[in-house]
Amino acid sequence: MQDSQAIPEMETNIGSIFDTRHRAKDEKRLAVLNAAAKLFLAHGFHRTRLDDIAEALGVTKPALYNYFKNKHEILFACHMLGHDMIEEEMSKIEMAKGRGLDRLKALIRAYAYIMTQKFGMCLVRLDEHELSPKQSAEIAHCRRLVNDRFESYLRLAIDDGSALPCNVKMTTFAITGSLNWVSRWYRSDGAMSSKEIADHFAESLTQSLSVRSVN
Amino acid sequence: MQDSQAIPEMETNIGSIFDTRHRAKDEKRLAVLNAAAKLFLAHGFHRTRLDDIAEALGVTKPALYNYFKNKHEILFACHMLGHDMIEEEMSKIEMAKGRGLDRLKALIRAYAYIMTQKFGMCLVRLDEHELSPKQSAEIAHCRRLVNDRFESYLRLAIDDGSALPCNVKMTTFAITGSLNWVSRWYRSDGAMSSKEIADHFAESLTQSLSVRSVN
Amino acid sequence: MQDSQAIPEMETNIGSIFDTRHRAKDEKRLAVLNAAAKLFLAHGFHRTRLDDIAEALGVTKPALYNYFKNKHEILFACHMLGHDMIEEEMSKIEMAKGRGLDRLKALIRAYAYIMTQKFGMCLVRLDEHELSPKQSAEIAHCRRLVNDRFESYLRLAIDDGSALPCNVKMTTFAITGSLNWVSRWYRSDGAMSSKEIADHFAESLTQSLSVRSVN
Amino acid sequence: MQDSQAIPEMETNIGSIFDTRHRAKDEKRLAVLNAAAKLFLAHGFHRTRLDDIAEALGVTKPALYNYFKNKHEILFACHMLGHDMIEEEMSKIEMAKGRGLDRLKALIRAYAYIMTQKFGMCLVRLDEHELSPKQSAEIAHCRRLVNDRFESYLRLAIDDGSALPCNVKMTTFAITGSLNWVSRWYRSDGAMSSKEIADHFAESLTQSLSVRSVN
DNA sequence: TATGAATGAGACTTCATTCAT
DNA sequence: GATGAATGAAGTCTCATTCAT
Repeated sequence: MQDSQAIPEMETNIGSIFDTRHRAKDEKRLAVLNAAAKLFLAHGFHRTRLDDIAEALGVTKPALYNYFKNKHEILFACHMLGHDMIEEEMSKIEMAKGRGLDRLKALIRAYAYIMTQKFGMCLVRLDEHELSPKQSAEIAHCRRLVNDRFESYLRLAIDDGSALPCNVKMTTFAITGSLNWVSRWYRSDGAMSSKEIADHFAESLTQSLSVRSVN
Repeated sequence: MQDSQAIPEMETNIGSIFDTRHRAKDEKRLAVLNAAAKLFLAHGFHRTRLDDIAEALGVTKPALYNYFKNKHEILFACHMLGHDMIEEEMSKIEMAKGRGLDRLKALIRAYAYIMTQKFGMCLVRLDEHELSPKQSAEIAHCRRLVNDRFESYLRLAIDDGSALPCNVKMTTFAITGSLNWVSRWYRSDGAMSSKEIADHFAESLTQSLSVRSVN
Repeated sequence: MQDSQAIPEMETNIGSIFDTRHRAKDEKRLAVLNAAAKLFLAHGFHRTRLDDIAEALGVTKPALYNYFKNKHEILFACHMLGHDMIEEEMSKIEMAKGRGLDRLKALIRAYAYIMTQKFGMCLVRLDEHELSPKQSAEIAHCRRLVNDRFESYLRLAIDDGSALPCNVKMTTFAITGSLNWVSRWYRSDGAMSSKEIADHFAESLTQSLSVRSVN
Repeated sequence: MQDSQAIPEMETNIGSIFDTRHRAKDEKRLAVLNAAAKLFLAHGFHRTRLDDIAEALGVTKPALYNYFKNKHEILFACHMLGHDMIEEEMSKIEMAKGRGLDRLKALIRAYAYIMTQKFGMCLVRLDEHELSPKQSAEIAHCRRLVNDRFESYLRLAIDDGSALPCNVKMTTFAITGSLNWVSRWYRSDGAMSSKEIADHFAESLTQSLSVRSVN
């Protein structure tokens, strides 16, 4: 997760991407998404006009159509970028072997971190109703995969004894709820950094799974 | 919480409310909100036209303007109804004395339950960007009050020894995250009823606060 | 003209007219027109809603329909009331015999005065395009009658030597222009009273007709 | 005034302005105003829909928003164009020195002429209540400037002996009333041309100022 | 590839008018 | 005669999208 900045932060030079005529199309696509995600998160999907996105990029509206079929595709791409981040982390964790609880902990850490990143936030905070049925279904599918991964690690942890038995579905919901909610309260200028938050949740949420009641 | 149906479910007879010309204005306002909330949750604020709401009520669009100044006021009222539910429960809990952890448990139970109810869901699932700055501020204020209540009960629990010390802010975020997330995955036809979910979270989320690590 | 208040000023008790159930219908009609004219002049025909008129009368909107078929009828009635005032004065003047110039002077005085009165102002200041073709035609007919009267008195004055020859049509336009314009600049709290203005114009506008160039 | 057609009459080719996609934006703005003014004068501001204006230009409604923020701005621009015409003439006259009465005469001539032109008519005939408070204030300011100019020339004329003493304010009102009224009765197919009307009023209205009573 | 201009479609809102009481 | 409630009919404005250059 430490290198989870697979998707680079382009804030500093979003505007300049379009300056040079000859740039990889993908690079420009990404610049659009960065600008769009930021605006979507700040003002919502509907209150963000294509003009706003274009302006943020120093381009005019129709130029965007060279990179995306329509506004909804941009929204979808934001979602997918968020999921790509998650999936990348998930496959890393999947490859690193270990006890169930350790893997769950790693997943929590990675996921929490992503929830502090623009595209991760998009997954939770943007209005899903704007996606087409097909897109919606794809996103739902992704979500389910992630949820399943949480569940399977938790089950694994219970099986290998690294966690105490519990209602897996509900516990997973509790954990993912806590994590998704990060995207709602995290502030980059807050008391804790992304990494600290991630570490904190990795610890605290797994600890409660491996403990015994006092009283 | 057992009687938290302060706001009655009118699904069964929404349509009929507007049948009779003379009827308590408040009753009709509520019928509008019930219809609106349901549609907002199902299709999002923007994809719900006033015509849709009117149609659901067996009325024409302009009739809605007898009850609300504009579409955004409807959205705001939905939010406020959700908050009213929370506040009502909070004041009940505040009056019933008890250990910190018990009060926190009661709050969790009540809040989780509300998250399975239409207007409670509105608080989490509807696009807040559609509110006016003033409305937005009011909602934010309400949210903060609730958050503060969670924190204060947790602090109380730690102080009176019913809970182990912890990072109060983060733990509160974890708890409220789990609870708010309920509004996203709850299905009325799911395996667990609202009440069961509420009870489950009341137990599991407080248990982890009063326990000692095994290993 | 001193008794030209044929149409009484009801400002002081407009609201009270509707208090008593049993009042002559005409009296109430007039109260509506008084309120309407005042509002029309203040905010224009379109920006005045029937609700505004009703409110000014302490009644509700549908009540107005007992007195007028629709909003345009109210406007038309305001116009007609203005014309009634003019016609009443015109017939008085017609009966009082005298030199052409004297009769013209009397007409100017009367007309100028009416232009400082609510219903007189309506003739000049309200948007005529809101009238139906039929109503419009009737108003135009009235206007023409008035214009003709001005012209005929002027012609008479030239014929009987009380005025010097001139382009009758243009001179009439000049005079009626000056007079109609009064309705645009007159302020009841201005330096000159209605009567003073009327007297002044009666003198000054006729004087210029009976004079000889100096140089 | 002889070249007061600073604002060209585009009637003949209004429709064609929008034929070619690329054309000076100002030119199109003006075409919009020409079409709008004509319709406003013919049917009133309210009865003229944006669709009507667009149709007159061979464009669709939203296209108009490329040139004006909203319908009221169009109205305001019509007013301003009228005032621009007046101001241009006023500054020409101001520069040409001469006796007070001569300057007044020139002003009358110019103003009367403008009152026969579309945008001049707008100043008198369109419903001023549709302007925003700010716009209204600006127009009022302009009007006052013009009125002041009339007054100052008249005062000058009295001072330099080219006119006889009189009540300046009232006389100015009389003159401007006569002139403004032109916009109400002038017909382009009438007996007198714009120029003839202007010349006539320039003579007749000033003559009466410099004469002595016969009787 | 990028743009200025134009458009189609739609949504909110307003309000005169009517209806049932 | 008066009212509360509802409606039909518009009209303005917005904006994603397309076209022509």
